[in-house]
This record gives sequence, structure tokens and C-alpha cells, in this order.
Amino acid sequence: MATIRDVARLAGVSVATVSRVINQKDSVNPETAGQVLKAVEQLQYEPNAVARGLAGKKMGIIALILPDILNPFFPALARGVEDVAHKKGLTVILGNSDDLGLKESSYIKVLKKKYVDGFIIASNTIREEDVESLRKEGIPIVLLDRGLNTTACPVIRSNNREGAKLAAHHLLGQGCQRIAHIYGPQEFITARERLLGYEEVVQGSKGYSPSLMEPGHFDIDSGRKAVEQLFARHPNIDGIFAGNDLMAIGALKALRERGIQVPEQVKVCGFDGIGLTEITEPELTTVAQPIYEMGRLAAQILLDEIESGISGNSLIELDVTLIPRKSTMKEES
Amino acid sequence: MATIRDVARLAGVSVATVSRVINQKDSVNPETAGQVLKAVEQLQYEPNAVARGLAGKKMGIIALILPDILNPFFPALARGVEDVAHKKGLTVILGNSDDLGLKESSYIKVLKKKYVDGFIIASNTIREEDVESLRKEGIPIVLLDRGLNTTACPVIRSNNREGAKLAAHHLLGQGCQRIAHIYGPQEFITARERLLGYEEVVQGSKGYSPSLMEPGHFDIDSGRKAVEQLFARHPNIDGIFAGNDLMAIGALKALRERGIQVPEQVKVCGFDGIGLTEITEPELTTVAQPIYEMGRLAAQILLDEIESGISGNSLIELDVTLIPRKSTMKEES
DNA sequence: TACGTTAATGTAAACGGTTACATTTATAAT
DNA sequence: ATTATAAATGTAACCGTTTACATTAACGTA
Repeated sequence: MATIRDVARLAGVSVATVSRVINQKDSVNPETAGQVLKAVEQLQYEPNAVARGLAGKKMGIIALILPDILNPFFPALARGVEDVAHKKGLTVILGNSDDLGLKESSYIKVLKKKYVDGFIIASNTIREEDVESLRKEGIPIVLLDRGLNTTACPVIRSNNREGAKLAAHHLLGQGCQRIAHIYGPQEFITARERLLGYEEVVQGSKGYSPSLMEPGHFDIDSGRKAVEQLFARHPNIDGIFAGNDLMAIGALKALRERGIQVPEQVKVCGFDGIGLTEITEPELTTVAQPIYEMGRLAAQILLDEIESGISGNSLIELDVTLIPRKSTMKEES
Repeated sequence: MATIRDVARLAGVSVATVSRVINQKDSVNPETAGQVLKAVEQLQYEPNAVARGLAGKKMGIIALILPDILNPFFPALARGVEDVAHKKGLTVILGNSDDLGLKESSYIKVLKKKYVDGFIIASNTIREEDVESLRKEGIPIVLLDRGLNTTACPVIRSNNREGAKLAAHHLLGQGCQRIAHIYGPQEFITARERLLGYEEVVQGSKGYSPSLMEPGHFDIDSGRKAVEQLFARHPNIDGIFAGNDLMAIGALKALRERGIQVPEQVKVCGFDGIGLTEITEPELTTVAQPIYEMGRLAAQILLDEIESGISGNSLIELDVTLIPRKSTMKEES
């Protein structure tokens, strides 16, 4: 591999001049620039990213830390991030945190040493101190979902409360009287908001009871188990709003096992809008988050901060969309 | 951030000595080492990865290039790679190639400049020349699936032919007489092998006809369309072996639309063993590849090559497992 | 004519490590 | 006692850029 010195030598100029024409900085005589470019061409010179990184403290890498790429919610997010990064010539380092604060901290520590340009963290367990320390060092960071009190950096999330209300209203509109809610871990702000939205809508209705709410862990199995619990208490449930799609799928499975017809006897609505919802039987009604778009947006905001050096702290709540499908269909009357 | 020179100063030794104790290279007096370690501790010194990278031409990063993380096959692969990498203190850069040779080449070019330690490429379109050029520069690379003639580097894949035979035999065993096959793009070696395995088993049987084979693109929609084609030609098909799970899911959908019962009238078997197969109705019989394990193995082999500097060219074919589920269940007699 | 500006370029010091080579001292072998 | 060998450490070059600062030449202006 040719180095900048090789180019300088061949073009008969100093390395500084070569650097200038490569980066289009400062003024350089067009004629000289021509020589340099010719030499670059001739030697097939490509600047070394690591040397650049060392000098400039930026490796052209953005770090994406998420709980688990195996969770079907995250691939779309990752793809959104990667697509905009790639368009701008940056690459993406992927880290799975398993929602372990410690693992996140350790990633941050390691990646800081690699001079990543910035962080996108999709996490519910990220620690304030970590965010602070990054800010202090001038490393941009964008958060997904988290960040209630954090005014320290941009936060992107969906409008979870509105989404939950959408779901609850939809179920009511489809004729449900006793709507249960399987809620996610309450340390996740998303899960809390969805629960609140549900309560807000359902509280007034006649069938309401706090015992219609059952916790789950945002995975298929806990959705299934929650249904067992719920039906033990309330055999007459006719609608289920699950805090996410995975739990809704679990619910679907449990209902089928019990021989309960969906949507005839019980209607089910999920949350997230992951691809899986299209392949269940019946297809699953869900409140779709613009997942890919969230990834794109996070990356765009991050790149803006990286380029401008200005750090914002906006809280962006994206709109969600109810996608009605067979699992909540009202029988034709 | 403290630098190695700060540590050297505080410990009253030269930077070389500090480097030695940090990297446990060469011999250094235990007492001196103690001083250094104390200084390291006191200054909270952490070696800068970029400077290291520049000096050693290795950034502690492995590049994982795959077609599309949105394809449900790949997250498990990525997770396998990442888990191994993380355990060894390396990080993973993720690139989506969309099976575009050009995008792959461009990634390789960019990442070489970033001194990644090695590449894991899951691709059907990777070009020989790219592999060659990496080898020539001593950058380890491990391929997934591809690499028929390529003896130039390790290749990991599943035993696709055996898997297909497993599937075909299973369908025969379940009483199918006319087994169709929806095969994937023939430029993919995996798809070719699966087709061959299918033919090998089915060729002799009475119901066999070349028109029982229909192409697809490894996605849900093409699976659905293939079923339309197949049933137009052969209304009496009673078994379908899809070249991958996505097409099998499409087939399931198409069959349901036509009012054909699975497994009573037609049995369906997929290939890959992605998570989706557990949530279809009926649950999908599939030939499972050890996807996560493939990722792990690829990473392990790559790391071995990185550490040892020795480059192998083994071809590893992992065993697949037939997972019988409801979609191929024989009615109780 | 002398001088402040600006454009064009070069020099060399960062950036923060690793490592080949040199030097000194202690130890073992002859 | 002498010399070869190994252990412990230091010096400085090197990895390949960027960039602050210095230098020179050309130009417009008072």
C-alpha cells in the first residue's frame, strides 16, 4: 500500500500538500493539485483510516449497542442505522448488551478506546453516568427509548402511550368488553407507557378490573403463561392487548391450546409491528412502530452531531400506526 | 486520558518498559513491573486501541459481511460471531451486502483501510479476486456457504445435500407420494445442493416428475407463488419440500388460501430452522442448520488464524437436523 | 519605495503506541 | 581471570496521517 509520502515524493511536493489536496483544505495551486492527483491515481493511493483516526480521534465508526440482535425488533433498527452510516461512508460496530448495564459499560469503555465517532444505544439499562461521561468527552450519543430525565442527549422513541390507547380503542371498537393487558417489565419506560395508555382508555369502561393486567417479559413464553393466569381469573376475557408482539404471539399460542378461537371468542392485539405478525395464524393486529425509520433517524441525528460538533438534547416521539388484521376482526354482521 | 508516556514518567521508567509489562512481552524485573502497574492503576491508564492498531496493523475488529440482517437467518449467525468475538475482547463491524458483489468489494476495501483483523463473509456473491487479494495481504478470511473451488480459505457450511435427503425421506416416510420442491436461486450453492439431494431421493419413486420442481427466491412471497404454479400443474401434490423456511412459510400461506389442509392434504417441510418455524400454524417441520453454531465456529476459526498467523483452507460441513413438527404429521391411524 | 496581505508550500511536531537495536549488568562456563 | 550469554532496560525509529507554524513569493496600496 502506498503511503502519503510515496505520493508526495512522486508528485514532488510535501506530505502537507498532499494532505491538503486529499482533504480539500486550505488553498493549493490547481496545477500542483493536478500533479498530486495524478500521483494518487498512479499509486492507487488510499489514505489509511487508522492513521487518520489516530490524528483526528475519529475512526469513521459508529457504535450501535442494542440488547440482542436475536430479538426480532432489532434487525430493522440495525439496518436503518447501517444504511445511513454506509451512505455517509461510515461503518457500524454492533454490540449485544443483553440489557446488562455492565456489558454496556464495558462496550462503551472498549469502543471509546477505538475512537468511535459516536454511539447509538438502544437500551433500557444504560446508566446515566455512562451518558454523562461520553458527553463530557465530547463523544456524541443518541438514545433509543430510554431517557426520561436525561436531557443530556437526543432521545428517540415511539409514542408508546398513544399507541396503547390506539390499541385499546381499537379493541373496544371491535366489540370487546373485557380487555386484558399483558404488560412488559416495568423498569422499561416503553412498557410503563403502554400500560398507562391502556389504563387510561379502559379504566372508565364497565368491564374494567386491575386483575385484568398481567406481567410478562416481552417474550413469547411469558405471553403464553400470562394468558393462563388471566383466564384462570377471568374466563370471560374477550380481548387481549399485549405489550409487545412476542407476548401477543405467545398469547395466540396459549389460546389455540385452550381451543379458544381468535378472533371470534377473543381478539388479540400486539405492539411493535415486527415481521412475525404477518405470518401468524390469524395474522396479528399490531401497533406498528417505524422501527427501520427509528434507526435511520438515530443515525442521522448522530451524524449531524458528529459533523457539526453541536450536541442537542431533543426528545423525539415518533408516531405509531395501528395495523388492523385478522386477529381482531369483528365477525361480519 | 493518560498516555503510556505519562505512565513511564510516573513509574520512572521508559515507555518501552511500560509497553513490556502491559503486553507481558520480553522479560522485565518483577519489582519494576510492580512500579509500572502501580502507575497504571494510579493514572487509570488504558492503552489506546487506535495507536496500537496503527503500530500493529490490527484494530481488534472483525468484519462480518452478510447479505441482510433483516433476513431472519442472519441474526443468529451474527450473534454467534459476536459472542465469540466479545469473549476475546474483539468487536464486530457489521455490513449488509444485499448480495451485491460490488457492495461487498466496497466494504472490503473500506475495512482493509481500517485494519480489521479479519473477515467473515456470508455471501453467495463474493468474488474470488476479493478473497485472493485478502489472502495475499495476509488478512484472514472465513467464508460461509460459498467456496466450491476456493481452496484459498476456510469455508463453513451445512451439509445441505444430506439435509435435503433427510427432508425428502421424511416426507416419503410420512406417506407422501408426489413431493414437490421449491428450489432457491441456483447461483447459490446451498440451493443447488438441496435440489440435488431432493432429486437423489425422489428420482426413483413413482410419483417423480421434473415438473414438480419450481424455482423461488428464498423469500416468503416467491414460496407462495411457487405453490400456485405447482398446483396448476399438479393438483395432486401431497408434499412440499421448500428450499428454505421462508419459502415454506409462503407455501403454507398459499395452501391456506386455497383451503388445502396442512398436514392432512399436503405436508410441508422447510430448511434452515429459523425461529419463525415455531410460530406458524401448523408449526413447520424443518431441516435445522446450527446457525448460531456456524457463527461461533466461523469466529473461532478466524480468531485462530488471526492469533496464529497460519491460514488454513479447511472445508467444514456441519450436520443438520430434521425437526419434525405438525406440518408433516401423519394422521393417527 | 516600503509594507501589510494573501496565496502556496514546506517543516516538523503531534497523535499514542510497538519494537529493533543498543547498552549495561549479572551469571555461568572455560 | 576471561569471555560468552542472558536478563533488564533505554533510545529512537516507525506506523501514516493531520496541522500549527514558518517561509517565500506575489500583489495591492500608501
